[in-house]
Amino acid sequence: MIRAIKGTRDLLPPDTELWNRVEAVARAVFRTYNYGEIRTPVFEETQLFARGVGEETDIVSKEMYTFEDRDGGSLTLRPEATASVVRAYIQHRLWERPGLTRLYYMGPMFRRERPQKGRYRQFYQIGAEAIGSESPLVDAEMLQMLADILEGAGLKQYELRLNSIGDPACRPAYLERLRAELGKVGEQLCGDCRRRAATNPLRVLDCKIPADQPIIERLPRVTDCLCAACREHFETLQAVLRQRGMAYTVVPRMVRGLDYYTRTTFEFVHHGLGAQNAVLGGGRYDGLSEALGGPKAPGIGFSIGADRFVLSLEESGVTPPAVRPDVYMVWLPAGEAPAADPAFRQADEMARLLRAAGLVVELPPEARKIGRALEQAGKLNARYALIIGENELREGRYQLKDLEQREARQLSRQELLEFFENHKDTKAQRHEEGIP
RNA sequence: GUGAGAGUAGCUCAAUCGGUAGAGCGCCGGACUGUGGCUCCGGAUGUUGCGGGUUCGAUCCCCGUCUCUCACCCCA
Repeated sequence: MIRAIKGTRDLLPPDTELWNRVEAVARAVFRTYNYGEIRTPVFEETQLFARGVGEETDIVSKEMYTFEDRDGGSLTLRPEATASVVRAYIQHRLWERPGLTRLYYMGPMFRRERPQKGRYRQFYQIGAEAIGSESPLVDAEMLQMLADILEGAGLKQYELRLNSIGDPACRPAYLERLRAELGKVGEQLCGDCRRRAATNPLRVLDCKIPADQPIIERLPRVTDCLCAACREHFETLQAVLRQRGMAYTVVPRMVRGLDYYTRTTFEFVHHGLGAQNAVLGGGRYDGLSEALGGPKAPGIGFSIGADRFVLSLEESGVTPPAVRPDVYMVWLPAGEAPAADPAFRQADEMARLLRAAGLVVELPPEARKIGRALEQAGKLNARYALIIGENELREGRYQLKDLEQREARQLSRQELLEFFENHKDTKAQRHEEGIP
């Protein structure tokens, strides 16, 4: 049997209902903040990610799906979307359009990691980028937008973690200091940390080994080593959040894995996700455009791990309403071939009219005895059954059976359409439940 | 890439101290010649993940491999 390859999966109904809801909520919120959708290719020149994400990151050095094209070029399935969005920003000279560039995207990303809870090789991200301003007010607005999305989808109990990791003016000095301090305590740390101290000292801060914690606590904090400009930027952001009454925790030890981040970084975590507890992550990338050969274009963005978001919602008990047919068509054949059978022809015609009126109609492709047919209708949780058989054809009125009230009425075609016009409860219900 | 646990019907699981598998749900049909989620009866579906070894004989023991799950690493 051919199976979906490792780390990929099929999303099936009814689960996809929740996915659709999440995406619908996100789109609706993006619209209110005046973000427009961008769709970029799922594969790009390998160089884009090498230069954008960073040659030394784990993503680029060991997790990309890279392959040679027939003409010899090196292509890569996108491991994230920010590099592509900034590439498009440069390619199409989007800075020449009026106002701040605000773009959102959603779609699959690819990283070859060992799968685990909330982590897949093909996973989905819903993200946005605001490019063209370094104002902390943009950062603050983006965090507000995120809260709107999480809450709009029904997520409770999340936590916003915030940090500032400085810029090219102050981070090198901080790293220097950190290295020096790590040199002094080197022998007391775990093996992983000693390795990190040399390769990527920031990662030491992220260590989870209990024995290392007291040592790490005494290391210098990024937030204490920011230059004046970065410090002011971070303080302004926090002032707006406080003014707004938005809860957050400054976590100076929070480190992000992409090289392009500067200043503000953040993540929203949800407990119940296991080890991968970040539902989303993001931050500022003031130097990315220039690193990709574009103009100076400070920006900030985030990415929601849709798979994890859906998981968190499930953990929070959020379940979308089950999709159910409004009308199940029961047709009782007179024994002729379906195309010629008058019952089928009437059922087919009625189904068309009811669908045109916006109803969900199930027309079974095989005729069954009435008992079986109603049993099916019941199992599918249909609201009504419309019965068309010999008697109905003779009298020109169909039997509409309310499967919840267990009552039936005989209605002509016209009366049926009027009935559903006046009883929009099933349709109305769907609209209230937030599916646009 | 490393470690641990698990793979038996579409789903959830049982079983054999080694003697080639069952239940519930679901699916299909009948009882029921036009009135439902019930009941009863019947039916289909498994090379017991795959490959090898031990054995008269392996779903069970051993080795390998694949996949899944969780964790490390890393990240969304």
